[in-house]
Amino acid sequence: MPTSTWRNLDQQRRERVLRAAMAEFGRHGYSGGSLNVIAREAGVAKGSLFQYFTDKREFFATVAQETSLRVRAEMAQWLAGPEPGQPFDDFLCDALSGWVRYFAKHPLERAVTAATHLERDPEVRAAVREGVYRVYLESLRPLLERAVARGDLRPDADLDALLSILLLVLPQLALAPFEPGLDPVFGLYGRQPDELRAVIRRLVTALLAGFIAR
Amino acid sequence: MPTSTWRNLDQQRRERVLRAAMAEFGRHGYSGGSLNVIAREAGVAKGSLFQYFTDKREFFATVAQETSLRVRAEMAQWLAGPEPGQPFDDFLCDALSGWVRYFAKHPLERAVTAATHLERDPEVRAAVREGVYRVYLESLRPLLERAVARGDLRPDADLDALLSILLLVLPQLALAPFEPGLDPVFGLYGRQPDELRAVIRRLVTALLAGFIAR
DNA sequence: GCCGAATATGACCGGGTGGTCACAGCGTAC
DNA sequence: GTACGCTGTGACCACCCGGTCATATTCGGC
Repeated sequence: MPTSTWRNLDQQRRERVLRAAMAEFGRHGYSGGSLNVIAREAGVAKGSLFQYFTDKREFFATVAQETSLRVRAEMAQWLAGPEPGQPFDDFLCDALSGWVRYFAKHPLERAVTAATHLERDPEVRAAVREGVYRVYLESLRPLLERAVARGDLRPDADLDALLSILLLVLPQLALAPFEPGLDPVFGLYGRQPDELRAVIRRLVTALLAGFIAR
Repeated sequence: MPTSTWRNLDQQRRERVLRAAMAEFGRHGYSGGSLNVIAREAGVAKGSLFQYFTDKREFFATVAQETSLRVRAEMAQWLAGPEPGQPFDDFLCDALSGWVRYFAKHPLERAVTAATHLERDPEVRAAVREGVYRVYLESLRPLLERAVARGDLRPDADLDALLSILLLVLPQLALAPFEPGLDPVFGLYGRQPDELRAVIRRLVTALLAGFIAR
């Protein structure tokens, strides 16, 4: 969707623009993000942005997609499923802890994730989330299906219900420890890693209670 | 927090301002909502808004809290808990179905709920959600505690974990059937009431599996 | 060295923003 | 009847927005 000028752009320049855009859209979301600020931070004229993308929305969509690709690449290690002999709930705790740790270490990707999940404009949100959800579901559903086949989860488990709740919990865990006002029950904001792990264990226990094979 | 002028305001005028604000903030969220538009729609001078509230943020916070109070008032019938002899999962299905039906009938309250839950600015979000969450938690936690006392839920149930997930599911059910791009698993957007009920049943079954007393 | 195409630039445009303030209108007390 | 205090008003302020475009700069082929 971006112009050929963007695709052929000098690597360093493209990375500067991308990082500035992730930071600005991450801070203020799509509609609140300022192209003036992005151009200034990237050390680039505003007019250049309109030679790379036809308009602001395409620019944001590109930034969001690029970000989701980076996240998926980094989480690939967990998508294989539990190691042989590892209980499924232990595995899920590990994976979610890794998930939280990733976003702790990558504030830029976390901010863009927040912007993606907190977008108000229905069209923008639908367009941007579509790609993100496809990436998650393509990985998560097979993971759960393999768990059923292996006997880790009950054969009659309602995987859609579990997936549905997981898709709510994942962004919550990615954001709540680092942004205020998201979790009034556990108060995840600003918690230490070991405290987060304890909460994750409680959530996983509650979540999987009806799914783990006995 | 609003000024005494607002509290003493003529009933009709206050309601006009409130409805216009709910519609505008509902459409475009806090930062995107225009005070000019609200004033015009309410048939009121913009200057008047600043005699009722000190600034835009206080205005939005008041609108959000007032909305949550109306929602809770409407849901009061469910907050008493299950009727004698009614299984707890049946009760929760009924309550959530009522919840969805309420937002189907009240697009203004639904839009404000969306704006509240999709706000990007951390300070605004924290301030606004604080009031909203307090309203919900004040009702939900006692409801679950009574369920434990009555023997509907297991005595060792992790109520915080359940509450935490419930606070994710509630806005999801309030919004996903009516706004696109929120539910990629069940595809709730645009579904009929009976289909929604079936999904709710599946979610409740999965959610309560580890909590219902046997 | 030179030319044409591609790219970079930033002043500029129309329009919208939250917030202010000098003034108008009105009801009431005396 | 008039002075006063509260409320309503909208033109106005400084500022910022996404997007444009004439011009400057760069670069590859010859």
